[in-house]
Amino acid sequence: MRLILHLDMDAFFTSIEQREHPYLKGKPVVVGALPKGGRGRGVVSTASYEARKFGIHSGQPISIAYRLNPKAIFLPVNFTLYMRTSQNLMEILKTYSEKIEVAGLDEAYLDLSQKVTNYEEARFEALKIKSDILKKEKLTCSIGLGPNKLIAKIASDFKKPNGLTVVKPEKAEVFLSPLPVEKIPGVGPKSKEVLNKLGIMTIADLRKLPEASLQKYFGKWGLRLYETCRGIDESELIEKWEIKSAGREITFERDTRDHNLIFATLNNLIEETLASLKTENLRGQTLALKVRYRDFETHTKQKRLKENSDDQTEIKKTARELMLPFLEDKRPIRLIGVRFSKLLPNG
DNA sequence: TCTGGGGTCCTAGGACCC
DNA sequence: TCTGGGGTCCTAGGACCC
Repeated sequence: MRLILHLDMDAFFTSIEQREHPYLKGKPVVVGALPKGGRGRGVVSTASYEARKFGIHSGQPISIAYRLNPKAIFLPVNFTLYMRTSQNLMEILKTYSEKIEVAGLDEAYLDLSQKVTNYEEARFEALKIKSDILKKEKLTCSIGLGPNKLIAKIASDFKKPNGLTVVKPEKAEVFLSPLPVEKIPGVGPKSKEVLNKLGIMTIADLRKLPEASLQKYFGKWGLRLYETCRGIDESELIEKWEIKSAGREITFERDTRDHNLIFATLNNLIEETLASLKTENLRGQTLALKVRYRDFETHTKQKRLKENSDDQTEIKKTARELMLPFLEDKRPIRLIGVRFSKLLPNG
C-alpha cells in the first residue's frame, strides 16, 4: 500500500518573523518587497493570516498591499533566516521517513508506505510531526495524507492553517469532485480560463471531458490531466534534485535606457551567477539573457558558449553582444536577467 | 492595481545529419 | 521536377510553481 504525506508550513515567512519578534503576533505582517510609500515595485512573498483579512496575498504587487492596509507591518525577506529554519524542519522530517522530497523551503513529501500499514497509523504519525515541529520550531503546518503525491498535496491545502486532512484511496474521487480545477497543481490562470470557457469549473466537470479533447487542448499535459482528475498519480518522490540552470535577474528601481547602468548591472548579474555556480563546481555551456520592457513584454536571447568558455571576460563579452539588439528598441527596460544552463561539472 | 526572483518543463521551428 | 523520414541540437517563448 502506498501512503504519501504532504506537509506545508502555514504562512512560513511571516510565521517565522512572528516567532522571532513576538510583538508581531496577532498583527498583519507582510514579508516581501518594501512598499516605499506605495511606490515599491516588488510583490508580497507571504502575508500573515491577519494581513490576509485585508485582502493581501502572496504574489500581489506590494503597492496594492500597501493600499489595502498601510498600517500593516512590511518586512524585507530574510532569506538566510528562513533557509536555516527550513533546514531544521527538514531534519525533523527525515526522522519520520528516509524517503522524503523537499519541495521548496516550506514544503515536503514523505513516503510513509514502509513505515505504516494503515491510515490510522499514518494520522498518528502526522499528529506527532505537527507537535514535534510546534515544540521544536514553534511553527504550525498543514498536512495532507493520501495514496499519492497529488492527493496528499491537495489535501494539505484543504484545511489551513494547522490542518490535517486524510483522504483514503476509496474516497479520493469524491474528495476531488467539488474542488475548482485550479486546485490541481499545474492548472494556473491560463488553463483555468480555457477550462472555464468550456464550462468546466470543478474537477468533477473535468472528468466528463474525453481523453482526446484534453490532449487536443493541452497536449501531453492533457493526458496527465485526464488521470489527475480521477485521482491517479503514480509519480515517485524526487529525493535528489540536480541543478539544471542557475541565474540572476533584477528589476530596476525605475525603467531605464541608460546603457552604462544596463551594462554595469549585467556584469554584476554575471559575476554573482558565476560565483554561485562556482560553489557547486559547475559551469554553464549556454548563456541566456532576459529583458523585460516597461510594458512588461519580455524577451530572451541565448547562445551556446564556445568550448571551454570559462573565461569571465569572454562570457561578459557574449552577454554584451546578446544585449545590444535589445537596446535598439526605444522602450525603457524594466528588468534584465542572465541564466546559465547545460551545466557541466568543472573539470 | 500593476505586476519579484529563483527555478522546471513543454512546445515548436529550423539546422543538420544519416 | 518535386522533393523521405527520423533523431538531435539550438533557439525563443510560455505556463507554472514556491
